Amino acid sequence: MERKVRVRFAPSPTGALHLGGVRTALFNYLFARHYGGDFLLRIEDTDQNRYVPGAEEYIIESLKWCGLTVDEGVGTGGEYGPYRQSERKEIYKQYALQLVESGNAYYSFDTAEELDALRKECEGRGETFIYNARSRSGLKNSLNMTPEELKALLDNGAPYVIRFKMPENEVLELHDIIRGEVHFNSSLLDDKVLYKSDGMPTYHLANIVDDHLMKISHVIRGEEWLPSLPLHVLLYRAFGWEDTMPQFAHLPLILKPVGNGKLSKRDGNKMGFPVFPMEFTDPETGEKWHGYKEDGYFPEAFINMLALLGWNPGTEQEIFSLEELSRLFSLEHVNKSGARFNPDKAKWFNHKYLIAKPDAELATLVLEKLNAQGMTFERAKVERICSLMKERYNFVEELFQDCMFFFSAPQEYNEKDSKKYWKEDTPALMKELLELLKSIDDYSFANTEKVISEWINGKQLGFGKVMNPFRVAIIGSAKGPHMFDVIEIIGKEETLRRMEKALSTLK
RNA sequence: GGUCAGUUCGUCUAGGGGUUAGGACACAAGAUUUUCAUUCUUGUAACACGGGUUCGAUUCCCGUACUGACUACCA
Repeated sequence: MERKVRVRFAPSPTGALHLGGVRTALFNYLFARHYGGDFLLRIEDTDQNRYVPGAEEYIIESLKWCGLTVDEGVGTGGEYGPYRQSERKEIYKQYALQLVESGNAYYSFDTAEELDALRKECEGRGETFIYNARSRSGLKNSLNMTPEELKALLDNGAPYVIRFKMPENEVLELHDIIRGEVHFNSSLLDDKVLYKSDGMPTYHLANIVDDHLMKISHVIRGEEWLPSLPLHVLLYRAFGWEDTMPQFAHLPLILKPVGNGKLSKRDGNKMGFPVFPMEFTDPETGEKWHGYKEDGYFPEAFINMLALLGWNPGTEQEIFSLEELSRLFSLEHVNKSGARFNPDKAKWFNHKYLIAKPDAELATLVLEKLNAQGMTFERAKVERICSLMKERYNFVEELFQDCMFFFSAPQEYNEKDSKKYWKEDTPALMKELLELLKSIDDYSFANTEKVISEWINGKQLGFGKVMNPFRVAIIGSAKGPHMFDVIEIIGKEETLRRMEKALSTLK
């Protein structure tokens, strides 16, 4: 009997959502869409110390920008709410107590300092301290107390945590969709804290309780969670929820472009590429981080790039819409190994999407930028410029900057280019060309090409001899599209004006 | 240190007991071009190592090395 697919993205609001987080969200989203299931957003804000104001809004905005529509959860609502763990506090307490009653958990009164000291001591002897069957009999917990002692402590309001009672020497054979069978021995695991002394659950408890209550069918999360898989499975067992336990899939990590380790938010500002979908300012430090959005990436390109980081369609196709990805996505094609992030390829994806954009759409973006500078230009011509120029660029901003010469006459002439192409005999030649240009009325590409070509051929000159200085005069440098295109777009009046200016400026 | 994962061109990856080990990014060269780009063509470049199993292993098994994650009253 197949269950309805329900997956969740469950970030903790401790800052901006980084690349890895967005990819986890994306894979969950694609999985849900592929099977016609639900994609939930749950906010795991059980750590009050690490809570960053604005982070939750940032997460919601980012998912929205990426086009990952949330079906249920924070910001959307749904029948399994609330979806913010801090608002579910009471629920967790009840379940923690249930585990104590069933003998799967116990009260522990050891302070963090005492345990730290114990850890240090063991380390000194070259051993590892584990709070489990081997050591718990010597520690301050309810397993070593009479019911009266426990009650007294609790009544006095002594701070306590609730720990999971890890079974001894049990080999767990667990299944991960991506990795296959994974084995663990429970004796090496410790009695994890489930319920903290501040009255909040830890991730482990809240996660299992919520996934169960929210009827999650598949848990798709980062590889860093693989070590806690046995604990989680044991929790399902302790609660008696094994029958409806979700299936697990642990995603490979995203690694730094160079050097060792997983990608961190530090890498972005250091190496000049964003690690966050959108700009983020740390409210505490005021530190500002670049975002893909503000850096000029299209969300479709960003998502496409992310999808291929750790997943492949099994074919050689590389460009996919979100719909195609949803159709094609499967966990079977997710890699096991970590993927080094490649900023160059991210740009290439944007380039592909830029080229594929309709000229009308690009023109709108260019016009916006132009208007922002208090300038304007004929829309049809901007569209023409876009179609002429877009193949050269990765970003709209680059295109815009490079096309400024269409919108306004050059303020200066590139020194290298004018030196190279503006020779002694050039002014005379350009004056002649100017006269010719004055005599032409039809500035269409076809016509200017015909008239000017005839003139050049008649003079027995190479095209470059004329076109290069002409280009420098009109554009200010030796780059750009065909000159016949340029003068058609800027028109006769502007062409003549720029020629005259060049003739009077350039020596 | 311990536990658990992972390892195919520089990078992302396809593949999988017999292949000229395929593609993409990057890089290089050539062609086209009025410039700069684009485009096109071509090229350089990989199965971590050692043992098995097998007629045959990059592919399966075992070790080693390396890399990573985890090892908190953080998620």
